[in-house]
Amino acid sequence: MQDLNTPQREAVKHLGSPLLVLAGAGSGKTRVITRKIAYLIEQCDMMPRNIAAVTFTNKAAREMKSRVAELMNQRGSNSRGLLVSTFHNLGLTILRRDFALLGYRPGFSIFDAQDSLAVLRDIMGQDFAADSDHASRCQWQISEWKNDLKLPDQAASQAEDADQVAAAAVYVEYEKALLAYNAVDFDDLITKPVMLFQQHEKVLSYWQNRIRYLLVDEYQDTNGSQYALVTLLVGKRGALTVVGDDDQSVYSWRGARPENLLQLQADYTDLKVVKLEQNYRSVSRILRAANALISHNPHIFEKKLWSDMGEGDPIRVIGCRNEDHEAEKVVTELLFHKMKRPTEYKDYAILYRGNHQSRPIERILREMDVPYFITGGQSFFARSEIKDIMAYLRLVANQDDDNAFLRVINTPRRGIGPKTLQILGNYAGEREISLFSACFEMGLTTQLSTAVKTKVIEFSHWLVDIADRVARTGDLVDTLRDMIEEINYRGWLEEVTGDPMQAERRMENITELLAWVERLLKREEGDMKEIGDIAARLTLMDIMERQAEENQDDAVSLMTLHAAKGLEFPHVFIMGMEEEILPHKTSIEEENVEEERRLAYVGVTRAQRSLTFMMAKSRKRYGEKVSCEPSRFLMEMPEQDLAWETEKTPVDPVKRKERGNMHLSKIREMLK
DNA sequence: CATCGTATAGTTTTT
DNA sequence: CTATACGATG
Repeated sequence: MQDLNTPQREAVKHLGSPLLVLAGAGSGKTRVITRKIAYLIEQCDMMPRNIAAVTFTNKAAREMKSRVAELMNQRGSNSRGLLVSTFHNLGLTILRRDFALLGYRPGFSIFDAQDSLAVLRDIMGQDFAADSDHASRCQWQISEWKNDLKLPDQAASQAEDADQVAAAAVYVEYEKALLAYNAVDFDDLITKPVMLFQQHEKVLSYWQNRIRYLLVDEYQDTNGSQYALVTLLVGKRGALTVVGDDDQSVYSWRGARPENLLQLQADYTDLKVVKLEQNYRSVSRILRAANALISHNPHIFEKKLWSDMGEGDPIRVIGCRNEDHEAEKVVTELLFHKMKRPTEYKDYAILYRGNHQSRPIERILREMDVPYFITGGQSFFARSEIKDIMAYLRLVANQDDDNAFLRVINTPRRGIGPKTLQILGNYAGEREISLFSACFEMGLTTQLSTAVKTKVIEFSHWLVDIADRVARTGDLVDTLRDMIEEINYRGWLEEVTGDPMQAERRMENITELLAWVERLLKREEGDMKEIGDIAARLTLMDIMERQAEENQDDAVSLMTLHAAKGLEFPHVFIMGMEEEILPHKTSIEEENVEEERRLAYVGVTRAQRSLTFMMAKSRKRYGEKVSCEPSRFLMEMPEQDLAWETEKTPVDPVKRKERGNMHLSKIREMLK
């Protein structure tokens, strides 16, 4: 306890009632959560298995788990059985125990956004104008309804316009389809457990008994259904600590409700509020700028960050001609800075509002041989080879998973094309059976040639055999390996990519996937043996991110401001500090500049020692040049803390180019 | 079935 | 401008 400050200690020790910890950026919120867990176990004699800590990201969960384990190990106690997971993983755990009560069958699949969009397109194909945008709007709408715990009939009766009426009709069909496929989507991982709790007293009391203390991280990001899950789990006991910062709420467009912080006060009249205002991350100047910036937003809970980490250098504002110049400049500034100081690449982050802004920066970084790593690209599970093998895994676990079936059936090529699938689909549709089941009955149809029938039937029997082998040998990984061999997946990859090297890389990803299957099988929770559980857990994991992190030991970080939340870097550059970019155009139009301000605040508070804003005078927007104005946020920070470095006189473009190149080659030389 | 060409639409996206 | 998705064509 000695290394905690007074409010931190208060937060750790408070137990009598629900606790809200308003933790400013860099104020040690993770430390409070980990200490509190240790405190509960060591001082209050709670069993680790009766404590749950919930986060939003896998990364946060991983970090928390390891920090608790480390802390406890130091003192010779241990945290075995402690439940640290994401909301979605917790939902899956709850669902896995009692899925049957909701009508699901063993081995149910989890549909990712792509899967569910495919289902929606399928549904809408017949009754609605098949415009692809419409399907994703509908997906978004349904997701919003689920976040609000609205069932299809409620959505229909409360629909506000024609679009919503139409979407509600799709919602009905969508839910039917998911049940038929024995699948849940990501949102269901929260909403279905809530329904379980509401409908089945016994399930609720089981979990209330199991989880006797609940801690929630990044509380400002909870949405309606997550809030319901939390309050149901906590019940009347009120054994709850939530940690959050309303100033860092940047996901309202995704259903996050910062008002949940307030709601808590209404729901628990004995709510205790502790503010953490001492910042251990940034120098004073950066905090002063951050405080000034965020003070332009209205506040329910006032807080003011301070630190004793020194004053720090002025915050620079560097004006550039356009986005290419901006990219060039940020890289040269970074390299100059690195030469002047004993820093490493990993001490730097370049942050931006939209993913597309990374492009020119990446170009320059590659040109200059600067190691960088970029988050927010395609994830491991978005990779086609992983999706393929996952689809096989899902289909083995859940034969009703038509999405998996469709992905797998002609990958690699088995000569079963759209025509055959349509006939198969019609057959299955009429009888309300899965595509996979329909395969077995194909012998009866006259619509298909014997050759095609044979292929379809062969495939289905082969897959049944795979499932049998898994059951018989009990060795999932081995069987999968054989299966991948049997379908000559490597050959298929070589054929598709036309590049043996790339095929090899992709095969390595599959090897990695299998290694993860193995690891999951070995985990001590003995109930993880079922293939469906493995597939479900894998769907929620983020292997690639982890790999990227592990592989890059020294690299500049590139990411969106959203992705930067929760991280810190000694030196931060924020790109595109312009009207219509940092307060984003659509946000200005929708009069939601406050969230943009929080986003800027998140960016500013990532910086420990130095902060540099970049901006461009003009920018290509959809091929058209438009001129840009400095962001209003720059004016909202103390003038004396900002050092503007803008080019007053326009430079001749040819000269500028020459000089730019000179810059680059000079630096390149110096680096050698 | 694959490839090419044209149309279209373009914030953020923890799971 | 450029990524993507879908449709026509070979």
